[in-house]
Amino acid sequence: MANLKDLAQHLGLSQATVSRALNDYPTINAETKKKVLEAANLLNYRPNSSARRLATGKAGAFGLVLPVTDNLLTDPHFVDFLGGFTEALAAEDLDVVLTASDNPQTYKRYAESGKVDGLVLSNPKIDDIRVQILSEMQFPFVVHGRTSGPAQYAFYDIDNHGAFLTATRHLLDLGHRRIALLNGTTDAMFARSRFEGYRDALAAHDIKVDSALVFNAQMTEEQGYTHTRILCAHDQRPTAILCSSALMTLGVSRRLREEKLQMGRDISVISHDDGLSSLKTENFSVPLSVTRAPIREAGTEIAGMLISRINGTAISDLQHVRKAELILRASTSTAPV
Amino acid sequence: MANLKDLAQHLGLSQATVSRALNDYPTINAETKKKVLEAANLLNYRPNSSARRLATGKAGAFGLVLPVTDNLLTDPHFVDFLGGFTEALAAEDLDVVLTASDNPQTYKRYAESGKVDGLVLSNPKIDDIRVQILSEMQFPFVVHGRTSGPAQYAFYDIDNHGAFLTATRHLLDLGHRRIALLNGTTDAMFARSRFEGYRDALAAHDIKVDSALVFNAQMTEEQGYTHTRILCAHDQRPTAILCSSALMTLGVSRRLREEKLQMGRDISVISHDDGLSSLKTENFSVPLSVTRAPIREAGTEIAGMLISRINGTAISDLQHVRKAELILRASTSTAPV
DNA sequence: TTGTAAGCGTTATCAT
DNA sequence: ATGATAACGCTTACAA
Repeated sequence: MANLKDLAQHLGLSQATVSRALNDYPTINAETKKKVLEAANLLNYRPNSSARRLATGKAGAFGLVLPVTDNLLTDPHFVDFLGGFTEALAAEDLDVVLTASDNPQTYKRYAESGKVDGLVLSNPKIDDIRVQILSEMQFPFVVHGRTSGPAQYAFYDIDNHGAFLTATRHLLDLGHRRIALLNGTTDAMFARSRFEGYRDALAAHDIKVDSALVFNAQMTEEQGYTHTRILCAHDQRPTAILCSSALMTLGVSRRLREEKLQMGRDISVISHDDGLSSLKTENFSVPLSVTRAPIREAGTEIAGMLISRINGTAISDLQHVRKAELILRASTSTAPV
Repeated sequence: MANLKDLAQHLGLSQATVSRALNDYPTINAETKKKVLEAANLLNYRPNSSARRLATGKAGAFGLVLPVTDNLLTDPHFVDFLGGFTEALAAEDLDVVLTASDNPQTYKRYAESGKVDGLVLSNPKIDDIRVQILSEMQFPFVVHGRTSGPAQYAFYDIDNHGAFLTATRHLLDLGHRRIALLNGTTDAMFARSRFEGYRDALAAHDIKVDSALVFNAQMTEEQGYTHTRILCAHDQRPTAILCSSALMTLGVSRRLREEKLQMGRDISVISHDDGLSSLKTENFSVPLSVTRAPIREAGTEIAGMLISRINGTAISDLQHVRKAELILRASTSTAPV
């Protein structure tokens, strides 16, 4: 395979000129440029990316660390995010580098290795040490989500609080008073925000949170099933369920069927909908009422934000909160009297 | 951040010695090595991977091109594969580089860029030009699946033919004669193999394939639903359905419920089960009978194969076919009389 | 066992 | 507009 040197020799030009021609430098002769491009094509020249990286100090790639323990590697939400992210970067000729690890220090090593120009931080915990580590290093990163407290970092998040506030309020307006919440694990910031939205809506109606109606768990089908079974075994079962993920709602739905409870008639359900292409909430047996914010969009947006960040955009200009829409379908109705 | 030079100066040693100490060369003094390691730790030294790559000619990463058109980016099968793959490589300190593209030529450019030491080829078509391109380049790659004809390349595949032969045979043994097949798209090799297994089992009972009972489609919930509706609208609806994916079977299940047909009583269903952690076939309302082969395992195996390949293992020693197991649960029973 | 020095294939600086 | 030449940070003969 031809390298720069070969190409330069073949053309009778210096490597510098060839390099310039290839990289669209302004001061290059149009004629020369044309010849170089032709020769490059002819000799099947491909720039060696390691050499280029070494010379420029840029990696041309962004990184993603997959926290193994979080089951991110098996989470359908993740693949949708990754799709948006990778596609957006491919358009700019940037790669995505994946690494699996549980260790927060991996982020540090990773950032320092020069393998990537920036990182995405997925699944932020309420108080996430990774944010601190990367901030101190001054390494470019964008958080998908937020941690608690004021954010001194770039992030893209959805309005979890607002989404669940609105959803809960809607159920209250329909007359529901015993509303259950099936949420993500307690360490996840998004789960806390959603809980607070839920709590605040109830508080406005002078209803206290009943801890027997709130569950935190992995958002799997199984967990949805299990907790719905528990909920239905209550003396006074809830008349409505809020659920943090469509996958989990699949399990809710399965259990309700077994309980002979019809969604949208006997019991109302609002699910959060990440817009997963493999699991559409409008296709549930009873089409779901949802709070919707496509996670794929987050991937696309964060790709752009990361690029902006390394190009010098200030952190304060890279803090996006996306509203979720409440979409009402057949799974909600007025509370039974 | 400290580099080799700094470290060497700090220690009063040559860069060469430091490099050797860091890379476990045999000829290094134990004492020296210890000092180097300590200093490296103290100065927070991280080798620059671009430089190392340039010097060694190895990328320390394997690549995966995501064919956008195939919806691989939204396919839950993919995330499970990726999980196994990335985790296995992380254990060897290797990265995964992702790129999105539809163009077969991307593979060539990618391979030649030096960004990766090897590639995984996902979703092989019946006659896949990518296999040819990479073979001609003599670039290390492993196919997840197979193409038609004799395989001159490294691959890991499951025994699709055998799985569907066995499944179909089992349904025939239960007395079923009108058996439908909901399969992947016709361009996918795995879909052809499964079809042939199905066809061969039927042939052994002198049954010809009824084209009205065979569908090829994207393996989504929606498609499962739609085609089951069509199947049930037949004058003589099938008494059994074979389905190529659990996700699709979700749609089958939804439609059967609407048709008031109970799985395992009114109609038998066998699904293929890729062992997706987010969608367990034992958790369906009616636990599914399946042909099972975890796709995550493929990720793990292929990671190992790729490593072997670049270490010189012959292609002929890197051609693995994994049997799928037939697991019988509640969704199958004898044909109604 | 360690040091010297020549690459690896680019880009970037400084001349011309 | 182009050419020399020095980085970039590491590995690896070859010497010592």
